[in-house]
Amino acid sequence: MWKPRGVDRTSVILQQLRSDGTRITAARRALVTALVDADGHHVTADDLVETVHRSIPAVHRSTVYRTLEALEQAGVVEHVHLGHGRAVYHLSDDRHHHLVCERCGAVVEVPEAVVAPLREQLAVGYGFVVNGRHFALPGVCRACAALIPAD
Amino acid sequence: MWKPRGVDRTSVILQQLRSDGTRITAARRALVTALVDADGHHVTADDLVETVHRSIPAVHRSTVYRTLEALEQAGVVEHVHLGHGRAVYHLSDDRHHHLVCERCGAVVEVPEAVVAPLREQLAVGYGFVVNGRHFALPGVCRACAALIPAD
DNA sequence: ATAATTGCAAAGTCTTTGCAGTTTG
DNA sequence: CAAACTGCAAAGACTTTGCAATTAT
Repeated sequence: MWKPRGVDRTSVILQQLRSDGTRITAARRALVTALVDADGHHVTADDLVETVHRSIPAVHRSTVYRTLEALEQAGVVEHVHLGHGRAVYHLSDDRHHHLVCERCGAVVEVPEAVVAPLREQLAVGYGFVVNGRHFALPGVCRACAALIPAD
Repeated sequence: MWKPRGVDRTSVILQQLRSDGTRITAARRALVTALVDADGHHVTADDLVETVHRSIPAVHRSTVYRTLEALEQAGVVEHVHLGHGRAVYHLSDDRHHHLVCERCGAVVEVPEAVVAPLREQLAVGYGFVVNGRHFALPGVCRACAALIPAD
């Protein structure tokens, strides 16, 4: 299976943005690169700011937020809330979900396929189309369950 | 677990708290009542503040937050984040989940049973115990799906 | 009595916004 | 060049915290 290199994917995305009329700036290039490099891992806006700063320290937090919003509107990026306020961002084509441990904060990633049956049942029974890309379920991870057997 | 008949739910909960060593105050009584009255509906901290104020206007927001924290520690209350920051609170024995429409904000409630199979699969396959009580899935509700067929 | 609880005000976190200057296409 | 984008600073939503006064047990 062929896996596109980070640079390739970045330019594909930038290309797509440009064709939408959005302008490509150094900040945006850096942010998209940061998202591509994150590659399926959950990153907060803060993480992204930090990463972007490694190449362009001048980029302001607000620019990151605004660009994320633009990317989201363009359908390139999505975000979920992993409890307690802060959101995590990811490219739209990373199809997996999050199990967030309420005790230690660990994040377990689960492929889409596992969730597909529930998705179908909700669609049929409730007319509700679960976000195809990404969501988070709270719970207790294996390690914590082992440490604290009963609640 | 025993379900109260003649005795109202509020006093049962307050009783339980008192036996935990927590002190019962007017503010706490009002808050528990507000939670009981919400009865399975999603309420934000703000909703609760407002409700509590209807009987005791003097109760401060911070008291509500602190009491909610205490109630959560006592296992009486839990909260979930329905996207974008604000959390919703509910009594721990209300077993249902939320489907939150990303377009109109509607919240569809789904009984635990629907989710049970996924829960089991995640437990077996990932050692992850999904929160037994409450979580939220983002998506698009029936009405919005009808309005905006394709994305 | 005495430790828990409260109100208040202030701070903290995460995110958004108005504006004037800069850059892209 | 015009429209889009940016940094900055300030505000906004939601929640937490330090403290002295109050209150339940």
